[in-house]
Amino acid sequence: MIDMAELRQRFSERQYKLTPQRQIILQAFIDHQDKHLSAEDVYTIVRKQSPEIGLATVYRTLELLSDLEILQKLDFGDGRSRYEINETNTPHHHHHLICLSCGKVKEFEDDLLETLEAVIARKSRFKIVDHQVKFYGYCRECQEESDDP
Amino acid sequence: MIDMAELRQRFSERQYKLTPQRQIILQAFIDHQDKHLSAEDVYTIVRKQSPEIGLATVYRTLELLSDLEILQKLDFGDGRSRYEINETNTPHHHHHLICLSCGKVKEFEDDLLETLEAVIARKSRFKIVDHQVKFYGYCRECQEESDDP
DNA sequence: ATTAGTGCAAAGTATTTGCAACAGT
DNA sequence: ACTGTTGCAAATACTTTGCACTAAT
Repeated sequence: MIDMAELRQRFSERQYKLTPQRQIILQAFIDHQDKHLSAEDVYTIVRKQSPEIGLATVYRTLELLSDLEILQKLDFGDGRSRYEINETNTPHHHHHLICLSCGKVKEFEDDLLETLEAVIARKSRFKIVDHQVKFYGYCRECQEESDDP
Repeated sequence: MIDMAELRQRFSERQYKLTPQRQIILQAFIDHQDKHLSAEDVYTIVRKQSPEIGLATVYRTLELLSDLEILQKLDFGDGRSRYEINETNTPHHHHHLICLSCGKVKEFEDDLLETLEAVIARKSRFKIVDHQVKFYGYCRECQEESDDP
């Protein structure tokens, strides 16, 4: 899914370099596909291999990777930005289900939003290029817990 | 739409007081129904009538009003939280269309999301209580501008 | 040589908190 | 009196920036 050669290509097209630091940061996302990592999360992971890396570098790399649309920036309202690999190639989108009780974030595959995007584009003349959908509620586990007396 | 008597009721139920400061802050939202005000925005507006008010009070009030579900907290990714009056009573939801070029935020009325919520609830056993949907794209004006040579 | 990239420390911005004073019941 | 509320200042949390140094072409 992530092709380093193709990435290096995408970097050099815009005269960016795929430095060791940037590779290691990317690797962190590859090793944690299902997670939504914050800058601090990435910093912690990455320092295991590269203890001299700076937090500013992490922030700058995350911004760069978002600009290159390799990562997608997310916001779950916990005061920090989170990132995940942007699978633009795959046609199915996923939404995030955020549990108000335990804070966990689950993914939900769906492409009903495509329909909605089309409706909006037609009615509002807005040219939509991306969307972000968050559902807030209670996950199964937390529902079961609150059922107990 | 906003009934002060009903509000005072909702406050006192939980032994909160509808203080002058809180009323003035609420009034700011009533006077700017179509806007998405940040804490700083509210602070600026409110100081015209009440110059001695503190920014911390604004923050605390916004949090309280969100807890009481009188306001809804929004996030447009510009680094600050924004708020709008939460029209829970009205059945139609609206989504936000964020222009990537000029940054303006438009509203779009729709309730197709209800369908999606039902699907998710069934498939994932997640009990959904709220959602937030953002569409990113280019507004009509900015599209027209970029058409020009 | 030139230009991009890095680490560190400092600065910036948004938000929260501790606390003494205050207000309403 | 009691308890919630306020304003101020200080603290915190996340992120960005200035700068000298390094690495890669």
